[in-house]
Amino acid sequence: MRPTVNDIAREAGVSLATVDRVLNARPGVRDKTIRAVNDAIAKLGYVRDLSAANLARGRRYRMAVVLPDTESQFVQSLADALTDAGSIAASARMDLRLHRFPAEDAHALAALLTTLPARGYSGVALMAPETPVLRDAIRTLRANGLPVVALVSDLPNTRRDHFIGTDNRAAGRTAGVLMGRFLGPAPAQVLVLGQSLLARDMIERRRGFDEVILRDFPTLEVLPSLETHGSGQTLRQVVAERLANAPGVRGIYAMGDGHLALTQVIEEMGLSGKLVVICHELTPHVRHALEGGEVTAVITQNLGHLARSTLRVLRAKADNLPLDAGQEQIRIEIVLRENLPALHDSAPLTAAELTDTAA
Amino acid sequence: MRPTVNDIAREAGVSLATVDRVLNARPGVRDKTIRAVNDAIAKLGYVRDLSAANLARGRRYRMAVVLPDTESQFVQSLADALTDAGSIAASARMDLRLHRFPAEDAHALAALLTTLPARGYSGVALMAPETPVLRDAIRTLRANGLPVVALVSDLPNTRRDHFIGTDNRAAGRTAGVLMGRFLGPAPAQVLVLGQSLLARDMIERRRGFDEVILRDFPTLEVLPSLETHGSGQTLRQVVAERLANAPGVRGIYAMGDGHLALTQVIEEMGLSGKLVVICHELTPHVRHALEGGEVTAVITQNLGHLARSTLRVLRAKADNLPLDAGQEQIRIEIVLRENLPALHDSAPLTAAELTDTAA
DNA sequence: ACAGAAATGAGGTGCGTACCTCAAAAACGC
DNA sequence: GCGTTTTTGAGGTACGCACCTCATTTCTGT
Repeated sequence: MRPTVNDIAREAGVSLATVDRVLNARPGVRDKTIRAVNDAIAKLGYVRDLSAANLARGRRYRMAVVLPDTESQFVQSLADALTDAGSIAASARMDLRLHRFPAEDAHALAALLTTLPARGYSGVALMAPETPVLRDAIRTLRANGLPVVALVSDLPNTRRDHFIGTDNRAAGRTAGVLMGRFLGPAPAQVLVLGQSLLARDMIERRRGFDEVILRDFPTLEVLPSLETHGSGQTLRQVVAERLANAPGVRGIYAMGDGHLALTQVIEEMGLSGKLVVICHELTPHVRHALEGGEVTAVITQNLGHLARSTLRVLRAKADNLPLDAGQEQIRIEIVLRENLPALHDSAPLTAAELTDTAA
Repeated sequence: MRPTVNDIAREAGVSLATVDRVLNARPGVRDKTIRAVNDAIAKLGYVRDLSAANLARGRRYRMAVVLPDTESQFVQSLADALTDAGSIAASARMDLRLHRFPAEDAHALAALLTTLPARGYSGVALMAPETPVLRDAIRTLRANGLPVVALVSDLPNTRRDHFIGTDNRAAGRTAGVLMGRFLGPAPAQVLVLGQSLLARDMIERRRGFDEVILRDFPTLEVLPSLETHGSGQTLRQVVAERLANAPGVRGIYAMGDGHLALTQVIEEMGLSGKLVVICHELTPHVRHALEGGEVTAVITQNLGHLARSTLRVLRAKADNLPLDAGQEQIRIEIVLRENLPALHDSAPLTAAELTDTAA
């Protein structure tokens, strides 16, 4: 049998109450006694039973996840992944609530955030562009004791507790190497597309991309970034025009997500497989484009991991516990047609199917 | 407050005992009553509290992980990852025990396996080559009610319950595309190395690799596989000789893991960065070789995920619960110098730092 | 309608921990 | 050595569920 608190008490020659005081860092215990208890813990190899601890604590964690109301497949997939993870976490005393805010309206976002503390939340995960209003709102949240976690795009100048997402500069560098190596030594031009060239993640990706191309692939010429503002219409026009007028273009780097229009143009112009096309985020239609040859490689992050990590981090922060940095790191994944992960329909889970293995 | 079993009983108009019978699939309840209870569960949105359930059940899971006693960094890293995951899972009522067997001795392995049921285990994860003796041993284990999970290398002709690892054929294909695209259209030769050409994973990787090269990169000539038997000595000799005699060799595909000798030869011959070198498994020295340029790309699997997945699967099988296929899928990861994940020292966790978030 | 079988109810115990109260003992300052 | 403060002990309750027993009710078939 595993040792319990009672065994510790006996071994240390103290009462259960004292063991409890030590275990839960309550005041009023002499250092000497604390040491005796810790020695007993070490000697017996005691490990707190979390099932019992959580049960006794009776605490519930209500967490808010705040996403822009963008209709992109990426945000939608992210929302789905979070909902999935949340439904599983429900059996571990967590309630995850999704909130959306108007994508371009920083004030609406701030207004939303300020209502959260009063609504009983104990943590917030947030995907949003950094603005002064947002910085203030985050400061207020943290002053209220709510941990704030940045999602996908970092908010480094706020005092957020943690960032969950990939290193976008490294992601850009990765795109750069792939582009360079796939195109080979012959001179060529590369088109770069981005939704908004002001967003932090776009800027970082572009910087990483350029860094590598300049250093390692001098025969490539990277054309100035084209801004699409998320509009498929604009994207189609711009890309069609450039491809028609610049015969030297052999590669396209799409820095953002949501490339339906892009792959359509490529296919319509009969260029599938003839260009090196690299983009981000493995959404359903990017997946399809990868299979069809319109897209060559995708730089992506595993949204399932990201969602689960979000929950773990929020919870750890709420409990003021340290994190396992290795597990919470979101990797930059490279997906080609050949290593496309099989698609599993994420069947809704029933209560009976849930497990709470800590792993 | 979340609904509890008592709420279900009240809502369904039955007693607690009946709710319990339904929830735990005990016999002696009419279909009509079962339906009434399930309706109440659905209506109230009841979710079983696993902390409480596990506590009440008081069940412990003792799992065996059986690995070859190979001294390769890969197996060592795998063992470490499993130990880590196991120490966390300890607070969720799981004991993970590692066992090693002499790598080439199928009978010793079988002998080890047969002792497990008597030793109170409720599941086995196993990394081993498939042999007739092993097939029998696995059959016996399963007849004893122990779920058996194949690790890293599949055992498809045994009746194992599950396989945890990557699709090696797809991994080989991935290596193939990278090799082909990185080398470009000019004619070239590719050297292929493998520890043992009989191991299933090696065969599958080779098949996938050839498949892609033949189909998509006709200008490449893949030389016959060279067997190294895991000996650094042999590897050095063979590679040095081939590279000296075959000036057309511009790529090397190392199908196995443990490439210290390989990277040394490459460096010694002044070929760092001049060859396209692709290998498997991101072990510490492969990492180093990637940074140094001796290795171009690594096809790998995330051992942390693999270890955690192993625990979840073993536990689910022991409880006869279904799996979340999406979460348990081990992805084929491509690692270049540019997306090399940062190294986090996996600090040993103390009891206080553990959480049991289901996610 | 009746015996026998099947289904259900009532109630209790225990899992390991958190958290509380009140009393008793020990350490402390002067 | 006194009073005061600090530390410790003893004991209880609660968390939500699993699992058990025994009595009682409700269905079967005939």
